[in-house]
Amino acid sequence: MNLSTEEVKVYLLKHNIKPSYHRVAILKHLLSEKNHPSVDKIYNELVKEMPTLSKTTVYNTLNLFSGVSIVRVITIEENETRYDGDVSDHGHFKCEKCKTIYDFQIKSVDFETDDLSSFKINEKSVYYKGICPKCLDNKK
Amino acid sequence: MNLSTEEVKVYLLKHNIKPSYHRVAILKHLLSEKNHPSVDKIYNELVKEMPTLSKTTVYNTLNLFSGVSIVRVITIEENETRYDGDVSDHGHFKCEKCKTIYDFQIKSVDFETDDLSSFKINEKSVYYKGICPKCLDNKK
DNA sequence: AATAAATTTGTAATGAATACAACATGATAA
DNA sequence: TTATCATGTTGTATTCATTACAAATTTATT
Repeated sequence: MNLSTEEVKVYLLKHNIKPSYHRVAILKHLLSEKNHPSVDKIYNELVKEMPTLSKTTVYNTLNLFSGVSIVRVITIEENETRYDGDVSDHGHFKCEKCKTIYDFQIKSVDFETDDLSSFKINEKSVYYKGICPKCLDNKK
Repeated sequence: MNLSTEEVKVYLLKHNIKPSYHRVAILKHLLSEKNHPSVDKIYNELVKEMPTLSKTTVYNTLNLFSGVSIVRVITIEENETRYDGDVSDHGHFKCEKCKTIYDFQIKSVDFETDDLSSFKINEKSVYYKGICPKCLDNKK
């Protein structure tokens, strides 16, 4: 998804977040980026254009965003958190070889039996791990 | 599941792991424990009975076990890894209030559409977050 | 018993994430 | 405009889970 700066601002305001320069830049980046970046990756990309950017700001901003569910926190990687600007229902597949995280569509969102009938469900995550086709080919 | 020491030994040998005293103790603990403990929790429980136990040993052993899939790694908690001796297919629900992790049955294991038809899938995880019934009651 | 191999231990190092105080920016009122 | 206050940003220090690694211990083998 590629929104204009103006659209991103409106989107943030809709969630009661002041659209500061940095916040707009970080959200725009996440919406255009498909590779589920880590804080480090986001920082290293954006610091090129915004030399004064601090890594703490990236952390603060992502926590702010995930708090109002406009970004998705992915904990499929055991050592560092990844982020996804696509908050629609979908699963994540992590290749254990090349570490790439792929999106995949899921048939239905209602996995659970009635074990959770009296639970309030706020968030659902589906994580797969294995080997992606590229790495399967390279093995041969 | 509550296996005898002898049964646990056989179970480990079946996976080509030498059943040392510590390994048997850690696996027995995980099989009897239903609360998806962290390394810290396992260590603090077992060090009571085995004063010479080192936390590094717990880490080493759990990595060994997860490598041969006799324990399940749960990364639903963002700061620390949890472990589950129950490797059957089931989902995990984490209460955002009391941090308890509940098990729940899932209807079917085949969530994915054919997006992943050429992927080799080794592991599937389903994580839910929300509020558990106990904490919902306490709010009132 | 002697030697080799595997296991365990404890400390040091790594690195992601947070705490926090100083600083900068933006909004509001006189 | 200028002063005042609130909000956002920065950078450094700290925390803490996890790993690296070498020494010490235990177990297996000749």
